[in-house]
Amino acid sequence: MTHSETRERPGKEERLVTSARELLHEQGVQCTTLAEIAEAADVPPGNVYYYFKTRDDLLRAVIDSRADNVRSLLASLDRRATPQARLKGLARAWADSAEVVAAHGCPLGSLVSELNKLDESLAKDASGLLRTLLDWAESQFREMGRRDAGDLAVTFIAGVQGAALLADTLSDAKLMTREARRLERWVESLG
Amino acid sequence: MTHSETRERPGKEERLVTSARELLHEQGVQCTTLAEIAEAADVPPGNVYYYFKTRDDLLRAVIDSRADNVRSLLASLDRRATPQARLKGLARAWADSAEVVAAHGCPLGSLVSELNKLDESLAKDASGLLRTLLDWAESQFREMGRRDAGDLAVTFIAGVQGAALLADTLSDAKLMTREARRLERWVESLG
DNA sequence: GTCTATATAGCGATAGAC
DNA sequence: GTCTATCGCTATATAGAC
Repeated sequence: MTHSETRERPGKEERLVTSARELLHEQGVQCTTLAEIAEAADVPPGNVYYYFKTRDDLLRAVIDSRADNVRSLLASLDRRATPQARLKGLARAWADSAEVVAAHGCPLGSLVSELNKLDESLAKDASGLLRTLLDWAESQFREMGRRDAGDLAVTFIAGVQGAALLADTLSDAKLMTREARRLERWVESLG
Repeated sequence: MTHSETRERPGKEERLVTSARELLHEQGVQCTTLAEIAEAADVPPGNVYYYFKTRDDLLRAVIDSRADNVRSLLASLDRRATPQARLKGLARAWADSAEVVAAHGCPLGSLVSELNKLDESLAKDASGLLRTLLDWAESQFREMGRRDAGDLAVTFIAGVQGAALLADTLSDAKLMTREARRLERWVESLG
């Protein structure tokens, strides 16, 4: 970090990651060029390589940034009193972002899905995003005294991700909110 | 069709669509080049354009081919006696292809997901694949006397698609079979 | 009708000027 | 440390030979 960054707008590296995050979500990984990312970040095109050695390095930085978001979301949910309340809060997070999900897909699911085909190494990194969610959900179900906590976590996250795919495909935000609400009721019914 | 196609292997156009189907599923839409498709179909590279005016035209042919598969699968399930048996048969179809799904994703879901980002026009065409499944499932739930047939159809197809994404991401075929079996029991419990 | 050679364009990446 | 000019590659698509 240089001396001036504390008072001005974020540094170029941070701006590149932020722009890349948004564009990858809106346009997909393969459709987004370094030139577009650089322009959105207001950084000269060829200059990207000063901050990231390769395009994949920038993609990895985006994955890390998403991972930070997931961790901080889960950390905020951990403050809730009961595992049911925590799980319902997670479902609510998707309901709250239904419009974005219907427009561009789940930021996590669509990224992972695309990388699964694109690059084995990046896919492995990105799989951690879903794994973190699954592990956290499993912990909550276990705290509820469920022996089948792992299966319940899969059902929960799969329900959210499948609904996100359908909402995106049909451009139907309400589909996402309805399914998220149903999952909240389902969690309640297990209590 | 020429005079010789009846006795020999499928014509070049058909071979191109078949090869494209497989490669698009295994490698994704964007990672698969026309040259690869042509080579797999044993057709000279530049010659693809004699059969398909553009790359998108070939992609559309693949979508149509997938749509035919979906329709014939649903037609075969329609022969079963009860809507429960039909829905369970649909879930079983994914359980039976769990290995392929864990290796390359759901052939329908991953295609639709990728096209959602890639091209609006193709995405619209491909969305029909999921729409057909949803409409058919809704009919079955309605025949079971459920007022919320549309919501149940969403839950059902979302569950399958979400599980396919997780199975692909974690390379875990058993995850797909477990979740498909759970959906079968769920359908049974609604009867 | 069938196929080859090539045009065109856009991307990631690099070398080196400032 | 910052940026520009450009290289090399690959993909779609076309023009035209056979």
